[in-house]
Amino acid sequence: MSDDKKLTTRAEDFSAWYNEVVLRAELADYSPVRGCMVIRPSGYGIWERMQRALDDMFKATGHQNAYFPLFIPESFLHKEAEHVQGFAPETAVVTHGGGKELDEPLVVRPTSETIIYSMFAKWVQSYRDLPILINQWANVVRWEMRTRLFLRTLEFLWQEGHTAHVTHDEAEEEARKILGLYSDFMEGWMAMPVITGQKTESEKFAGALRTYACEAMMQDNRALQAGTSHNLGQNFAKAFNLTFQAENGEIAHAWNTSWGVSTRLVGALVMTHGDDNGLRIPPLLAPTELVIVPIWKSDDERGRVLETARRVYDSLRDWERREPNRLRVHLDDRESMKPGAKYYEWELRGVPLRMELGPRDIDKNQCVLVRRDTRAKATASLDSVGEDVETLLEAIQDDMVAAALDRREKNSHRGPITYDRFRQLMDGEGGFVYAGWCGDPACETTVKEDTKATIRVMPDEEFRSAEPPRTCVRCGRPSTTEALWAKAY
RNA sequence: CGGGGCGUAGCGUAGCCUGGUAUCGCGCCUGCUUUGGGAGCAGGAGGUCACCGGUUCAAAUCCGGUCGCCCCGACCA
Repeated sequence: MSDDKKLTTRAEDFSAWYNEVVLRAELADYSPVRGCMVIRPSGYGIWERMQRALDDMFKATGHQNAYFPLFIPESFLHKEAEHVQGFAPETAVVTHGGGKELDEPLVVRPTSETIIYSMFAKWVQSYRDLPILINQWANVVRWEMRTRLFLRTLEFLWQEGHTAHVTHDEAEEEARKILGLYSDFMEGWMAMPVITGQKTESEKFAGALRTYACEAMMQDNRALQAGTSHNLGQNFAKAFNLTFQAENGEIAHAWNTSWGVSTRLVGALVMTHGDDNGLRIPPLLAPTELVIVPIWKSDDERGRVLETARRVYDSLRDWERREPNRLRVHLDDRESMKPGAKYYEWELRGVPLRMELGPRDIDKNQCVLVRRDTRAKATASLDSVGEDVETLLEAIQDDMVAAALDRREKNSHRGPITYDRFRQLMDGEGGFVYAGWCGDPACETTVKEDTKATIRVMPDEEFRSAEPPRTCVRCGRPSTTEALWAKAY
């Protein structure tokens, strides 16, 4: 990079752009351990806001937080056949403790179904003990071959919900409810619209009956799985003797669900909203919503401007209209940097709204407000700037989701499509293709080999095409289901 | 694990082919002048050239090995 002030552009190299934004916006950094990353305060601040929003949603739907151990007896993983097949190859295993070899190796959890359902089995006797609705915020480890900041690291942070129910239908309702909750969060808070639907057999969670997922489109037109919700059926209940006595006296196995989103969402945020100047954080998730940049020339002016800036800062921070969640405002009073340099820095960091305040503004009792998403400038009276800030932040949040939706739809393809055209798309611009599928896993595999595209989901009704596809995009046989095809992360 | 690239100051780099005092930019420190879109000038600090071994009077440079990182594939939140 000849000009190391400028980012590589998305068009030049999307992958390089992504890495640069994450590093230079100080969201994360590489660690001394291969494949592991350090989440820095700017990145963790976003995750904390995500956590808070999601946690409130979980609590509002009756879930409680708990915490289960990091270590899982190796034998637990083997109790559910598909589960061990799916996860065993990518586990980290502890063989020694306190200088001695362990009798039974401990697996560092790649996910916690086994240990959690073993405990549920201990706690449940009667149908009256159900449902159990548990969530935990935790770290998990999966020994991936290839890693990328936030998108795939050996260790990552997530939440995993685990529930147990009396009936299949109740578990199904729970899995679906959470999928909807995730979708609402991603659209409402992250300004990232998603397609929801069911995964095919080949893509479903190891050990699940059915997997539902939220799929988002990144700016390089690839799909990112942003969250999953599984109906586990009775598979784990049977493996861990999670039984209860029903109302009629019979012993039955419980029905489970599990569901999770991870710090991958921070990466999704970058790839959904970032531009060639850096990050753009939707206001609801921004650790700082508004940054005030004072401008002065002489010492005399500096005193005057800073005094006003501090007054504005105090009044906005304590603004009662924003109780109980105070406006997250920062005053950048660093003296060694020119205003322009500060603008670039805050734009890189993605702060949604900037206030410029100089002598000329103060003379007119006004300030300049600049949106990060559009870089549009507007003046506002200092007497009522709170209202303007509030209005703009809401507009930014709304416009960001609208822009993301618009981008996704522009790069989505519906209607009859030949396999040649499909291959051409996947080879070039990419995007989401809604096309028919005969239901044969062989076609799925062939398409993947030919194009690297996979069925992301069999979309839910609201996302399906008005005219259902008639034939399988690969083989031409009658379509049994509409599928969303795309290259994925 | 296969293919490619790369390890030189906090970051980014030149030098390596053809061995001989460590290059430049950003950042950092001090001072002065600056501050409405990435400040200027002057002075200054900062390096076991990834590691180990070999060749040589002499190695960042040549040879052998090791480790690590990034990118592209096969696997995945």
